[in-house]
Amino acid sequence: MQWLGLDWDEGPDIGGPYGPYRQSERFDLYREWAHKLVEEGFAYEDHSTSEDVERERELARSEGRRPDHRAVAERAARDGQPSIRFIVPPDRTMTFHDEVLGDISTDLGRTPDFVILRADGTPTYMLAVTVDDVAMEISHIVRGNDLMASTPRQLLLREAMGVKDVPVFAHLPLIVDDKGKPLSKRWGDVSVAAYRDQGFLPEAMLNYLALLGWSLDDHTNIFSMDEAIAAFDLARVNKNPAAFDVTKLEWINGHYIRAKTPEELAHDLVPFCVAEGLAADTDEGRATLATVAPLLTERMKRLTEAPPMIRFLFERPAPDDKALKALENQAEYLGAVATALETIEKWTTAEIEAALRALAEERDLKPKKAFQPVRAAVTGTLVSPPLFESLEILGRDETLERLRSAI
RNA sequence: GGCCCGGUAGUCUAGUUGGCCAAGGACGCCGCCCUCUCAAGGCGGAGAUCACGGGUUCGAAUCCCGUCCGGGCUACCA
Repeated sequence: MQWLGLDWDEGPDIGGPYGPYRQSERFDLYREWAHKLVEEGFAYEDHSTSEDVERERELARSEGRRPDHRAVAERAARDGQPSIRFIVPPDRTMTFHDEVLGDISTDLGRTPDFVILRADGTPTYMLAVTVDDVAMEISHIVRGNDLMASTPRQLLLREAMGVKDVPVFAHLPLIVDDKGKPLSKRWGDVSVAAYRDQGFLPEAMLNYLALLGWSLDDHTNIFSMDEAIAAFDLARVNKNPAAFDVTKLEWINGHYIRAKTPEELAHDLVPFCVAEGLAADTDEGRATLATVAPLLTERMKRLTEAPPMIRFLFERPAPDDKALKALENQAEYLGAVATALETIEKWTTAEIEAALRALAEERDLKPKKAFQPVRAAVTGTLVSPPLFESLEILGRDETLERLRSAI
């Protein structure tokens, strides 16, 4: 979250007026509430074993009724620590308003009594979250749609706790994979850090994520966090799940990469180059990065694409297969190229280009025919940043040496 | 099984009060242009019976009913 530039006003790390913020430090509070609810008749102690509960559930399903956990509890043996189960009144319909889904009604006649405190004294999600929401005076509950079905039970708990006011609820659509299965932090490849390591920019990530389930208007794709905040409205959030599409994320990422200054890009690239073994974290390396950055900016969708493109600036490349092929029978020509470059007055892109084009003209070579062998000799590949600029950055001596060693 | 929610092109979406939608934008895809490669950029194109079937209406993606499909909940998971 910090990488994304998202921050929070209260929390275990920075404190705040409603602490403690770690559930394990609030266990006493949960236990107090659970016992209070028992005393007031909203819940009961349950000594049933999990087998008892399981059996009742099966039976209830086969009979088409809701499980009667209370009846089972009354028959259960009395030894051991009990769990505490909350009583769900069967003859009610719970209705609440959701900012994104609208009005939702649930017939509680189908909702079984549920455990709020486990036999080991720890609270279930249902109790903990409700106690916390009340104690911390939470005004807006915005969460994933997967938690929507738990809302009526939480509302019931609030009532039993004697809380009159109801927070604003908003259930956001889930993000799903390309097969439509919900992404989950429990099964997933999905931690933001993974995207950072894959070469995505935080601003691109934020922009893309905002587009999942929401849109600024009918045509804007690129916007800053500030613009999103200014325009955001829960009522315009979509109800249906959205598939995570890395390809579109890449397009957005490319956009933000292009928007960077060479200095910024060079800075961002350092760790990725170092990870690939390039000596980028030195004064010389950083200077090299700063000079190539302008050539890279419009050729990248992810920062991880940079190292392979600029490796030739840091070390002598071993030509790949295609480069090797392009170098066949080019010895004489490459020699002429070297000679032409040798006599250039100033080693600049413009002069390098002029010299190479003149040579191509003289030999009646199409540009592609003329330049690809040079590219292969110098960069070891057929795909690289623009050639003349690359040669300028590489320097005359190194360029000439590579040309000659390719002969 | 029961309860709840959802369903516009491969994908993200516009569409909230029915007519301006024989459905708009974007990613991706295809083609052309530019061009030293790859990109970026420009231009153009294909791609949606608005899940399906009924109904209401002069008129429905938008309202109603049913069906199908997907997901969530139905846990002493969260």
